[in-house]
Amino acid sequence: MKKKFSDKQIHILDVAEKLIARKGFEGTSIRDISSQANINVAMISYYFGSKEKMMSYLYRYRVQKTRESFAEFAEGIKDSKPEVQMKELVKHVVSQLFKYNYFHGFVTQELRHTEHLKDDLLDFYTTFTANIDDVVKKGVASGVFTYAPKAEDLLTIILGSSLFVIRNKNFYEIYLPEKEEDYLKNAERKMLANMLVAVFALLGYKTA
Amino acid sequence: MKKKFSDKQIHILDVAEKLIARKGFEGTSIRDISSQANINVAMISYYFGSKEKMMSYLYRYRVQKTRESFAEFAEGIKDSKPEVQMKELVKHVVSQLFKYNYFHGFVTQELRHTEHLKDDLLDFYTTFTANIDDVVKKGVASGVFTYAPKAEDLLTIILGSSLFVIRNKNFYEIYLPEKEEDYLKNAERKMLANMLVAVFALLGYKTA
Amino acid sequence: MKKKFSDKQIHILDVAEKLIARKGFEGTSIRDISSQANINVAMISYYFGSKEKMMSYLYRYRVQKTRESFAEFAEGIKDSKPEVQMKELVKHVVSQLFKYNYFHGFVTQELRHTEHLKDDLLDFYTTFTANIDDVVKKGVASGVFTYAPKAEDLLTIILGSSLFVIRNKNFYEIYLPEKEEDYLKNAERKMLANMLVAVFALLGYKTA
Amino acid sequence: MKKKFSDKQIHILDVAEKLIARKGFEGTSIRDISSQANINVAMISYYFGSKEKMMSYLYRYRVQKTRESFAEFAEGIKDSKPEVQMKELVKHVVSQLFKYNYFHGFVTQELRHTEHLKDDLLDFYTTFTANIDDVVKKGVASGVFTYAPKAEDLLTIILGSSLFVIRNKNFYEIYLPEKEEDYLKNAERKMLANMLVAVFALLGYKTA
DNA sequence: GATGAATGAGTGTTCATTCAT
DNA sequence: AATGAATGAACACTCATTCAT
Repeated sequence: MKKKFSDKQIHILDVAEKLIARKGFEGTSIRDISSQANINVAMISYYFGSKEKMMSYLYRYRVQKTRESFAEFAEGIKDSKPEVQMKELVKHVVSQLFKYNYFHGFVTQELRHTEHLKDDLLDFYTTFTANIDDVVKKGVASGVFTYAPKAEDLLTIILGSSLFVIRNKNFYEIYLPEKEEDYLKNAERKMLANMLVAVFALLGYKTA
Repeated sequence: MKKKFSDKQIHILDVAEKLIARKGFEGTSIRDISSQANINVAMISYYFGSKEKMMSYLYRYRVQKTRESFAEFAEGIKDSKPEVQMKELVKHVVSQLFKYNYFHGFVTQELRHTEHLKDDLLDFYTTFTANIDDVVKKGVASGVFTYAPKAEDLLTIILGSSLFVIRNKNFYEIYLPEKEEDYLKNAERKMLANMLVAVFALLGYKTA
Repeated sequence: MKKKFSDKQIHILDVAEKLIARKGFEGTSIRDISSQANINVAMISYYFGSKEKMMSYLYRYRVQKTRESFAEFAEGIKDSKPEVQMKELVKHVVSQLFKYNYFHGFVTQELRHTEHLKDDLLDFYTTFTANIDDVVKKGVASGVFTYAPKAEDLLTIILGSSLFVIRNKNFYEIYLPEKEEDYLKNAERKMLANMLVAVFALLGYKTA
Repeated sequence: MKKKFSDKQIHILDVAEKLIARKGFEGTSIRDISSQANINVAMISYYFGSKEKMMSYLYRYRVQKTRESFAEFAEGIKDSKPEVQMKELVKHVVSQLFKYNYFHGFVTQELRHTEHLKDDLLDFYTTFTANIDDVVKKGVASGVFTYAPKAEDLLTIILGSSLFVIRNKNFYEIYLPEKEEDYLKNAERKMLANMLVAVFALLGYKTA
């Protein structure tokens, strides 16, 4: 959290993130990263200690960014009505997932490289579910929501479904209107609609 | 479909499947596999031609098994009422996912090793969604379901959420009643409940 | 010399000879040989003991054949005049070299596989040079040859030049009239002419 | 021509050259080379990219050296009489062949590793034959030579015979005066005499 | 602070050979 | 007599990392 990265380090992390998300951690060599980032092979060990440690920093870096982004978002909707808040929340989460799909693609893998990062990530998840819970409770209290599903269940559906769609192009593109265009863009649209319907159905949202 | 495997080959595939699901394809060496399976390193190349080809056979083998299992299941419930069919279907899918989690864990990874297997898998998905569609339509026709969500949207939620839960132990176990016990068993129970509620909410199932 | 080979063994040797001459001893695997010869991989070890021993047998087999062929040839010209004998001899040697180029291609490599074959080969060479010597002496005695070059020097030139041409297509084809046709055929013609001129020049042959 | 090698690289090439000439390309493992050269196995790939590419560099390196050596030699005799030039030329070529016999031993093998080197080598051969042609023509013009054999035929005899002698110790040593001593040294002496006689016989040199 | 050279460990694969049948 | 299954050793090569500068 406190660790500040230099521009070069951030550049390396950016490059590494994309490559790792595409080819996997083991499938990405530090030579791939260093040549793509136009730096010396030794730099990664030099800057981060090792490839594994670089992975840790990468997690931390992106988790931190995600938290900041979410905090800012939460601030922006704090005065809205619960149903609006929920809608925006779903939209925000889905759009972030699709935007940083390469990152989230490997966050969900077993966190074996990241003993101490786990806390950071779980901390974030906790903040996240707490926030959802608040919105749900407010909605139920105000009568716009009928049911109060658990935040972790809602989150599981949103995150799981989005990641599934991101990763399973072969399957999901069959059901998209125009296959030739950018897959992720089309997929996100259909995905978001699905999620909104599902979440509001689970909340028993009274439209009228 | 035609290819028959010997017991030894199946043993190797089983071992490989578990390791690959845990550590990834690149992260799993053929020496890992061969020592775990108590066979000679050369056997993998000998039996399957190469590590990559072994991966192909692994896919085929498991997809075939999954298809057979599903066909049998579908036959067993063909005379039930739509709401029962749907409930059983969700239960079947979730239980299969958790049972063969190590397999499904890597099915969703980019299918780069499997040019011609893609067809097999998509073929299966198509059968699958067609089956769901039938149940939904019958339910709507008979009046027990209010809405007719797309089969692929339902499937996305079920598969995505389940895989997410399987993969994100660190996150999901926080919300489980007894953490120390077998994670997957507990997770599956909570997960299934969540899915049933979500699916039936989306269908607008009339309880009374 | 005494060892008799079965038809199958001879078939294997024939196949092996061609492959080894083309790709080298180390470059030719027993799998190459066995698949080309439509036999089981184990057959080579089974029949010959090992790949190396097969090589020995191969040498012996071809040397023996070559000796037989030469003996027959020598018999056929024994009543001719020295200059005719010499001409025929050069023609015979060159044609044999080009015919069995794949064999002679590796005979000239270091004979490390063939401890006891060496004797066979040297024995043959001795017979060979003795034969040449006879012709030379007869020619000098009868006055058609002026000089009496050593048989081993003549032989060195004939064998060395022929093998060089066989092996150095890239170089020699530059000087051939029609490059597109069968290289060896063209090369042999030019080669033979060169050898005849050279040998008779060394002998100081009096044309008139 | 442009590529400069470090001392270590040259050391590796020297070691590789000797081993390859003795045991063939396939028969020489990079472990052989690296242990002989007291370097790490990985160095060969590191320095040259691969074993095959090392082979290419080896060719280039030696061909370049040979060309330079020949250019220097040609300069040194440019003012001599044709018969002296020819004699020196034969001596130069034979001595070079015997000196770098391990190299020339594999140059004459099929150039399958060296697509673009072929040009270098052929270029050299062309220069070479052109030079021989000049000497022959001058000699014929000045009347010391009677015939004008083709340069490639002379070259074939010189190169072929020398390489044959280098490679066929078992055969040629029979005819050497003192067998126990250094074979190549003795062989070269006899060889050179043979070549000089042969070449001048072909040229119809008038001793006067 | 930064890097090119170098390394040992590890990769997937192919090899000639053995052995039970 | 013949062979399919299996194996240990060796193969070329890539890896992340270290170290002298």
